[in-house]
Amino acid sequence: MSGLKLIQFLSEHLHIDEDKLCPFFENSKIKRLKKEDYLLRKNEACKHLFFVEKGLLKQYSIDAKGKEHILLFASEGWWIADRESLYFNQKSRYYIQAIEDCELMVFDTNFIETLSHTFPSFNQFNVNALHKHIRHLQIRIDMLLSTSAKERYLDFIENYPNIMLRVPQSMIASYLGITPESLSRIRNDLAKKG
Amino acid sequence: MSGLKLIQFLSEHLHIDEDKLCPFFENSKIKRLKKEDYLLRKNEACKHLFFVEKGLLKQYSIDAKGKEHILLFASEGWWIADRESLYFNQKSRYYIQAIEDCELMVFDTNFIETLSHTFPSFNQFNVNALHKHIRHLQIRIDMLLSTSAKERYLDFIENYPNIMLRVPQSMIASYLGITPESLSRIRNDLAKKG
DNA sequence: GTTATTTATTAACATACATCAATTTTTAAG
DNA sequence: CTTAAAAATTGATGTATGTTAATAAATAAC
Repeated sequence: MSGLKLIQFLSEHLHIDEDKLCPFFENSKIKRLKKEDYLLRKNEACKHLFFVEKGLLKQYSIDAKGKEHILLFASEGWWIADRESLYFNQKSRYYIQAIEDCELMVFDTNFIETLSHTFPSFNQFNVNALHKHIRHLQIRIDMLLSTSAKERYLDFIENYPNIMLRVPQSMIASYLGITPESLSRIRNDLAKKG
Repeated sequence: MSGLKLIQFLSEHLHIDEDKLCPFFENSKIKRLKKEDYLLRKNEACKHLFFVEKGLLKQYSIDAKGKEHILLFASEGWWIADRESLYFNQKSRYYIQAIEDCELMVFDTNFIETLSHTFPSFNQFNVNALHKHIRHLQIRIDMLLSTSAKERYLDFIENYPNIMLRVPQSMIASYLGITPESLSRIRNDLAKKG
């Protein structure tokens, strides 16, 4: 066995033996990042699709006042790229940066097509993953429109308990769309009132 | 020619003659909705994918206080469905309702696969559409995290001038995540200060 | 272990937006 | 055209969250 999470992940989801998948990844490149290294910066072109084998990254924008807004955390088992840049040949609006030391599998744009050729179920799997991503983004928009910061925080704890433990509170505040000070008050509040 | 926007739309994007596409849609059903009719209600299962030939719809949630939050407007040339419900067999979290009288083309879940079989480029087209949707949702999240209501309103005017003219102000407020009163004040403000 | 640096907390105050209620304007119905 | 209903505006007031700044706690560096 290869020891790659990606192969395990694909094997599981596509119901294909790891042995049959391995040859496809023999020449795949692994990119290693140190904590705080950038995978992508604003205005750069995103040339690859990455699979997170190890570590944790954040995708974020920086607004006119220099404030950081986290759109996404990506940990083991997640795909990450700026798809806008990757598939529409545009400069990225976002930064992608390592929060921990990372190991990423690196793929070209055509990777999905190539793999779909050999394993037709991979195409459907990929489409499915896109639908899941859309669902996730929709729910997030709905929460931003309809709930208070406190509710969003409670939701975050419930859905991403592992990320909670791995990132500083200020980043969670950024993800929730509030300041670190506000999050601190919310936590204080919850600690008192239960 | 069929007169269907969908065929024109696909012909254009897939570079396939309308004549070759027509046979595929001869038996397609058209669903007509009157203004304020529901296409889908919360907790129902979404069984179809719809293409908007005519009219305008909104996809929205209702929060604990009974307040409506619009996630999406869909007008001519847009696809609409609750994909969470359609592809993951779950009850919908959202309502989809006609804002104007509508004509919708109705498709089963397998429509995309079927069409991809005959026109392989359709699969790539569909994947591309999903990427565009993801881009759109990401940008909206970024705006909700990083900009004021006034900025979001100005952005909306710029990007959806036609929808501006077709829906009451209160729905735009809902889409922007603010109350109608706040939007009214923002407009008043902009009228004064330029 | 001590010091320096980063991160989180707390307080005082400011602001954007919400709420409630009254009024005006617009649209629809008879 | 007149009246009724819906939508938009405006004012007074409330609240959640932001800002600035100081302090405390946690983490990293030496």
